[in-house]
Amino acid sequence: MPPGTRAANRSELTQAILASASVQLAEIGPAALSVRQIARDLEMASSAVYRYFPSRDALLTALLIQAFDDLGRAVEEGAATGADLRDRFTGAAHALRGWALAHPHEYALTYGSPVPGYAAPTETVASATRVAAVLLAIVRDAQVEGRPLGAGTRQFSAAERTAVAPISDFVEPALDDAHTARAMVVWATLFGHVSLELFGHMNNAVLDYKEHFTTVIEQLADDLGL
Amino acid sequence: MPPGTRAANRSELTQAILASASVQLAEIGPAALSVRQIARDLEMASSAVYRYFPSRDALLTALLIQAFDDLGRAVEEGAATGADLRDRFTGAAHALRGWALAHPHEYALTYGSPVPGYAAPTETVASATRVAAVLLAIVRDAQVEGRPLGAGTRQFSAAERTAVAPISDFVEPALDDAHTARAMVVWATLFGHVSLELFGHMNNAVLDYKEHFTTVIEQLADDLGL
DNA sequence: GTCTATAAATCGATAGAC
DNA sequence: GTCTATCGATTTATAGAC
Repeated sequence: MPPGTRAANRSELTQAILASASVQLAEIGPAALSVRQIARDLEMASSAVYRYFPSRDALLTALLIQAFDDLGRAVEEGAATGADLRDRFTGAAHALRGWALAHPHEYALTYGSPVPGYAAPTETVASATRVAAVLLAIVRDAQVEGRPLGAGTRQFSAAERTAVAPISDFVEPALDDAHTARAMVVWATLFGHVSLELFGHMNNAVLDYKEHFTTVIEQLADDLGL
Repeated sequence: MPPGTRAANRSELTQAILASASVQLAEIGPAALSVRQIARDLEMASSAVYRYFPSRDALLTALLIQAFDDLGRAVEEGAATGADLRDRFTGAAHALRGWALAHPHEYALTYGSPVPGYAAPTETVASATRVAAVLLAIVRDAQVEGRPLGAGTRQFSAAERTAVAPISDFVEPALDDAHTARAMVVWATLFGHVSLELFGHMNNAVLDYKEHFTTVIEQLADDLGL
């Protein structure tokens, strides 16, 4: 390819770089993501890539935001298919697990170990919050409907109430103690289950992951009173 | 140091290599673990390290087993400090979180994203199982004591009963459906919470992690009827 | 069992021509 | 905005002397 031929469409090439980076992410992981390898894939000079992403970290950030948004969209859509609160919850939960299984490396990038030497910048926060927003909205709606929780809940200490105030206040009207506590357990359980499954810690312990996940989220829905 | 001086104690040098590897693990992560860097730290030739560990992967396996055993021992000790079942549970849970906070990179190695290109061999299984064994023994004892669960539980489908049979049957006497279901939720919640906290997903959402973790595990203990 | 030397690669980032 | 060329490093693993 003669020099200068490529310039046709900047955003097209930006997407091609990201696509190649995604492939690498799957093959060698985020820590080994290589600008030069991307350049080889796309048959361009490594220095040219730097015109699109000023550094390797900027590329990682773009991948991270893309993954968070893709997951957020999937979970939002999963919740939207539900006719009632319970279906919204189970729809969101299955969408979370389904996306993670379909995109294991993107899941590892977002919810797995931090990449050594890389700190996610604040531009990622908006995308990272989308899943929690879906779950909290469902719990908020359950509270507004006045459904009784299906499991006992603790009285919060003043310290605990302060500690999780940002969660309670994330939605309007704010969550009461009991719903906040259940929401936090649900949050941790869902990601805990998906991580344990995806990272191989349920091998030989659970024989049918989908069946088991379904049971777990039905039970969480019961606990939430959905 | 003149050649050949070092041979004094093989197991001592093996330990020194592992210690240096641990430092690297913390600084650059498991994916970038470098045999040569270890050799530089210990002021020995890189080729000499291969007399102790035949490959980089063997070194990773040793680190992984060490981490699982260290965590397993910590959780076993945390459980042992408890006078009753509830204290055994909260002791184990706090020990899990405490160890993870004290050894974030070892936690990432064991429960974070898989290391690209590395598959843990079966020799790691025995060490990896210790934490689950502690938790399941507590739930088994609760069942044996006949304590009522503090939250409603689902009837298992036949498929679900089969899916989690290895868990139910891990202890003697085997767990019934309700205790198995609660044990699985507890397992996922504990690791989910620790991972979300340690990997930074609770930033700006939870302001006091220890207070919140305490609330969560007290609630899990309630649900278990402890 | 430690050493030197080596093979055959890899990398991020930049300078400067066009 | 793409290129070539370069800097100054890095790596796993092996061969063979001692």
